[in-house]
Amino acid sequence: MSKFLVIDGNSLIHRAFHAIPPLSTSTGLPTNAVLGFTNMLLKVLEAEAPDRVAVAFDKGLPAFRHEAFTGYKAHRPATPEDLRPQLALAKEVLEAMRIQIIEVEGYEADDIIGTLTRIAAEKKMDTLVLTGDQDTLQLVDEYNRVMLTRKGITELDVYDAARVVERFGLTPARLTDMKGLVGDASDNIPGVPGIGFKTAAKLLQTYHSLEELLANKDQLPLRLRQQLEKHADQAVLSKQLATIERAVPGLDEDAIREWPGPDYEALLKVFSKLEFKSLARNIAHRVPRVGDASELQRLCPVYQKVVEIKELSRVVEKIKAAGQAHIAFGGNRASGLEALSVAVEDAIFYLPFGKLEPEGLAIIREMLENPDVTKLTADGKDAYWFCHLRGIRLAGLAFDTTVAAYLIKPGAGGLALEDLSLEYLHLALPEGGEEALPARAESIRRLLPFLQTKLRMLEQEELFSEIEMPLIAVLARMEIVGIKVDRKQLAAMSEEFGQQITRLESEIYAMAGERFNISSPRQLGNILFGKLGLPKGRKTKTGYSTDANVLEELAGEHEIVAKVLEYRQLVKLKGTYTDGLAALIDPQTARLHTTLHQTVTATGRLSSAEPNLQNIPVRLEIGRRIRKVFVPSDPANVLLTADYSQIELRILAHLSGDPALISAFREGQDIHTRTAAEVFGVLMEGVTPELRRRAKAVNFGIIYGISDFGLARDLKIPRKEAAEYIRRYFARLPRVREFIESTISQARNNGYVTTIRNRRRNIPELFSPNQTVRGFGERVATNSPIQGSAADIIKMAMIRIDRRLQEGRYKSAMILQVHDELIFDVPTHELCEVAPLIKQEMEQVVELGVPLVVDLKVGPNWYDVRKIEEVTKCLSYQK
DNA sequence: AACTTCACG
DNA sequence: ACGTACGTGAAGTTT
Repeated sequence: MSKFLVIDGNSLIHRAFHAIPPLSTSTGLPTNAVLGFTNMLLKVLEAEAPDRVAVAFDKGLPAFRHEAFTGYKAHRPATPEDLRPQLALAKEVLEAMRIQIIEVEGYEADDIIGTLTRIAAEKKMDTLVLTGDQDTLQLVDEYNRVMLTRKGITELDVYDAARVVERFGLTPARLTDMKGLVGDASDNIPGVPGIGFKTAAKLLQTYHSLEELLANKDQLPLRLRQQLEKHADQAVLSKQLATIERAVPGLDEDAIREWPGPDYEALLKVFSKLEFKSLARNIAHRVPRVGDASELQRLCPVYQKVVEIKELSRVVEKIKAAGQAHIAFGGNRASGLEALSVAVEDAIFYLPFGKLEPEGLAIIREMLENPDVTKLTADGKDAYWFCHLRGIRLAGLAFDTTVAAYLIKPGAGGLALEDLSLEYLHLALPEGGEEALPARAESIRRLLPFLQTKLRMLEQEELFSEIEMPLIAVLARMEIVGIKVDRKQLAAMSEEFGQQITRLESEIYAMAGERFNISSPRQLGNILFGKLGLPKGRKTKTGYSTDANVLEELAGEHEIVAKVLEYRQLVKLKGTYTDGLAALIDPQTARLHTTLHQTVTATGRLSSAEPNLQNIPVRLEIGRRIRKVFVPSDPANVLLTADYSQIELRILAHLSGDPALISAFREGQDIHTRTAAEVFGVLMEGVTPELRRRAKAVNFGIIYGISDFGLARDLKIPRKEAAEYIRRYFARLPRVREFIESTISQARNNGYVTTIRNRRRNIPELFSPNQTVRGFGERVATNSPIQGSAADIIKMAMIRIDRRLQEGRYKSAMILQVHDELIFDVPTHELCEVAPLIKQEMEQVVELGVPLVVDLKVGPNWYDVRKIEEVTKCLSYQK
């Protein structure tokens, strides 16, 4: 038995547009409606498995309705600007799905649907209509059911005749009579004034149809009768307007064709274009693959599996002769390198380690450690780890697809080789099996020219090969060295926090008069704002906010509030830090080995995960104590920290060329005090701590892309006052304002901003029709060159310091980066050499219009670090 | 998976 | 009239 699915394309895409928050591709093409449309289409196709499918669209003006009544749909707002281009995109998706699109000049989608369902019913075919338009329910009958979208697009209601009766008290066929009486404001259908849903339903239950009702209007109460008499023509016309046409010309059973299923290759291209990454991934395995003979044969017929030592030697010779190889590394961070696949010249080799050990390993090792053999990789940092776990020190990393793709489009994700193959090659990778690794090697080879050309076009070759590529091995070594933690002390702190939490819990329950989950914002809100009647503050999407800002306001209202704040703080410390860190101590090395992500952030910063060691508490004393557990790897060592002083404001001084900022830094003044003096019109000596605090907030605000609203909220002052601070700041530092304005205007012209080393961030938000989104784009344009240039600088310093520590054969190790700070594990006897080395490299790494200043601190753990003043003499530190 | 909260620069 | 400081990652709750 055939099953026919017919979809109202216009209705569905409008629904999707309003249900899905604005989305766009990196080039600014809006895609939210197509995404919602596609998701829903795929969901219904899977759930209903129809064998015939069609999608109807409106085309031209619905002529016969306009002729009948010129006001029809007159009040409809024009299609939003962001939606219009998406109709064509949805049609592209449908074409790739090989689903037929049906449009008839002068008819709306629902008329086409009405006609098709009539034809299908004549063939006794089961039909399902998918739409967001309730009026379509009039088409429901014994063969035809209608699925309506409900709240957004995530849920569907399926209506058969019984369900319609249950919901409206009328059979489907009578719904048009209802509309004739009630009208529809949204379509500008008038109906009969004074008759609403309730009255109409009652009347139609007795008289069945509008015509019958009009014929018997004498039996009605006077007022009703008068209304009907007066508006009878209008009611008949309204019914006519609401009635879906079921005989659109030119449609016949040929329109109800069998669906051949998607053209996955075409679909993948469309999804890549729209940057629908997870949809692309989901269908990827259905597309012809790199590993398939048909695809690989063109460049490289087959890969050769290498199991003999002799053969292996020949392969390695070939690699050395070529001087470079595309290498896919197989393995994981637990057991290390397991296999290699190498694409060299025209050939691809597969080298499984199991068959080649141990002599084979030695041969491969020599090649991998040889820096003159250039390695072209994907995820080179993982490769470094895999090799390390086999005792191999990988060298010669020269091109990495992940890093290259990141520079081209930072912060967007989708950098896995699978994603890049889809995006740039329109090819999917096989998911498992032996051919997976050779396919990866081949994919790297094919991607390389694309990525290289892009880097050249963006003038990022230097950033790539002088900063990001050398950084890979530096980061890998930092991760591998790891950081020692005092496990016992960590456990003791956890225990201490646990006891405090238990105590606070019972105190809070006692004050609340009941037990509840304090960690649930919803339950907490119910207690505070409901039971205890405290004043409600900001709203969130799901209820009233209970964040620290709100609670601090309420602290005077009820003693429970302070307890909750303290509870939150301790739960955070215990959960995320003491217990969270303990769980991630490597049993092999007894250290923490964070992952330093090089290709995550939109600005060029690193990020740290599992564990995140870039957010260890420091601002409040109780949390800061956590730093005591971070200790040197050896009792004979110390921890050394080196942080850039005010690096972002120095970069602002450099980029803007503002004389006040520049002189402040050249003269070594306290920058917040200087800003306070400028903004508040006092002498530096007259700046009180409070004024300095405010000026500091202004300085931060400038870097973040200031707004009076944000500054007012941060300082808890009236917005007017914040606006005045900003006005005075720009009056005294006019070049800063000029810098911000010219940066934003360049960003509008180019669509992107850049850093001092030509790192780039695209800002499609600047072109949004939405003012809020555009404002965000402007702040991003202001902040990214500053934050990103700081990232450039510390990355360059890391490379240089790593090089010097290697060349000098120091035992000292760089173990962490926290955006403007580097942390080292240093043997005490090296301190006097290494500390000045680090300071000098960091301060001299670039020449800006202002000096860079680095502060050094040393100590027996990360908490007890003390400033070294006389670093060159190295006097001040005694253990 | 989304949301809220909170730790850092 | 609305809603906004920039960049991250982790934990816990709720859906």
